[in-house]
Order: sequence, then C-alpha cells, then structure tokens
Amino acid sequence: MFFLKELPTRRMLETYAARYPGMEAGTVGDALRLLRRASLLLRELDAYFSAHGLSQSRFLVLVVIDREPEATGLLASVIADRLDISRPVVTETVKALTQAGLLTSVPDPDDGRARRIALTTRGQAVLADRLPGYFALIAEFMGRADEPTA
Amino acid sequence: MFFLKELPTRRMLETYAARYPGMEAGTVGDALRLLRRASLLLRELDAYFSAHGLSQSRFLVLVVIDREPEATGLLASVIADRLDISRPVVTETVKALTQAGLLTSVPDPDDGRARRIALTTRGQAVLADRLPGYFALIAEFMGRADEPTA
DNA sequence: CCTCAATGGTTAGGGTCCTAACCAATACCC
DNA sequence: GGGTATTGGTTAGGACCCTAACCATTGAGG
Repeated sequence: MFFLKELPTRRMLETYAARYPGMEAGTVGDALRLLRRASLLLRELDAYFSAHGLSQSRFLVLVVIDREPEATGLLASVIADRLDISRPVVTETVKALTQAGLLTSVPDPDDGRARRIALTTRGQAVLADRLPGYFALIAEFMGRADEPTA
Repeated sequence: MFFLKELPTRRMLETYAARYPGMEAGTVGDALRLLRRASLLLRELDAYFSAHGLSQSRFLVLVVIDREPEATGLLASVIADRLDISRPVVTETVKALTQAGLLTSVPDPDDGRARRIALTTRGQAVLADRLPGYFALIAEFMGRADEPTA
C-alpha cells in the first residue's frame, strides 16, 4: 500500500530524471499517482468488505468460483492461480468461507489429493448481495475528482 | 491487494451495468485494471525493498524526512499524516529504522510528549542508494506493455 | 489555578499476506 | 513395477497494517 499524500513535485522528479537517463519524470509521476489512487480505492473496498464479514480475497474467491461454468467446483490451486495469491492464503480463506457456510469443499473423486470447492446457495446469495454495492462503490470512487496534483 | 488475473469481461460488466443504473461498465473496467496494475507494481516494489532490508513504509519514512527543509526532524504524528498510515505503524517503523542506525529520535525540547525524528548520515546514504533503483524499477514497469485485456 | 479535553505516542490484539518446509497422492520413466 | 519428480494442500513462522485502549503531557476555560 502506498498512501503518500504529497507526491514528489515535478521539479524533484525532473532533478532525478536529469541524473538518471532512461527515467522520465512524467512517467514516474504517473506511476506514483496510480499507486496512491489504487491504494485509496483498495482501502475503501477493504472497509466495504469488512463491514460485511468479507475481505478482498474472500470476495474474489466467491467471484471466481461463481464465474466458473463447471458446476463441480474449483481446486484450491486453481483459485490461487486465478487470484494470483499464495496457496496458504487460499487454504485459510476457503476454511473461513466454509465455516461461514458460503462454500463446500468435497474430496475430488478423481484425485485423492484434491478437493472441489463450490458455492453453497448461501454463498451465491451473499455474493449477489455484495456485487451491487461493490460496483456502486467503484463507480462512485471513479467519478470523484482526482486530488489536485502538486 | 488485488491480483485477479482474468478481469470480468466487458460483457459481464455490461450485464451488471444494465441492471444497476449509475454504474458504467467502462468505468468499472478501468478501476479493476487500475487495481491490478497498481497491485503488481506494489508487489515488485515490495520485493525491491525487502531485498535491501527496507519496506514501502520504511522507505517512505526516509523520503518524507529527507524532503523536509527543517533540519530538526519530524514528529511521528506528522510522519503518520504525510504517509497516511496509522501512528502505531510509525512507532514500529521508526523503531526498526532507529535500531538499524538510519534514524535518530530525540526528545523535543519544547514538548515533553514529542520526539524529533531525523535521518542519520547513514540513513541519508541508504536513501540515496535506493532512489535510483526505485525510479528505474518504476520506469521499467511503466514501459512494459499492459497485459492484454479480455 | 484546576479541571478536562486534545495531542503525542505506545501497547495489545487481530487480520491478511508471504515464503519455506512439510505430507500425501499422482505421474513419469527406465 | 519401483524410484523419483511433480502436484495438491497444509502448517509454521514472520512482515506489515489496522483499531481500540491506554499513558503522559500540553492546552483551554471557568
């Protein structure tokens, strides 16, 4: 996360750019604004989810499973790959969601190592309940004027 | 952090947009790309810093102190405000940087509660050593082509 | 003055994420 | 077939960030 309020001034960046060829001041400024803006949005999304007993990752786990055309569920390793997070996080997240009654996890009939993770009816309902607010929050955020740049 | 590899398709977003007036599919798609792109950059920056015994926050603490024209140092609460992070994180970060010899923290002569936090010579040197790689990493990242969008 | 609110800072406890190391089952290959 | 590598998953331990609650000092008002 990157929340630095006052980004380096264009002047500072240009001083560096002059010293290190290959670095372009405008590009770096763009990157820092990207980081700050995304971090602020992530913070708002985290607040939204935690107010509803979820988190970014828990929500996205529900999303990728729901998105799956196969009704048989996903493997944890597939979820880790789709979400680009580590497998231990999937283990923990799936455990929490299963305990909350939003997921089921049954042994894979074809592979003794694997488990098939699927949404329960309640999981589908929770996801459907959260999506409108999720999109609304994002749309509202994006509509807000950018902060004035130094 | 938000690393979802396959973002929702335009079609999916449009389905939602049709259902929830006020939500515009293109805008939400932009936001999700913003989140993913920033998360990837944050991950690379974290790796860069941790390879050098730092972290985003530690680095930024050095930056904001260095940037300060006053030579007397900053208060922890000011650092927390500039970086937009909680005060306990500043307490912990400053402690680590002080133990590493990059910062000094001396009682404020005018306020018995406060401490003035300043860079040591070594802290300045470490910051100067990291800045070029930091900017280079960012510039290189921004130069990379965006991932193909679904 | 003397009380009480505000400010500077720390501690305690919890959430999320990571890597490294580890089982168990499957797949490859001679 | 039997040894070895690979794959699915979990456990252990640590880094970083947060809120709530807590001291200590300063400031403001009657």
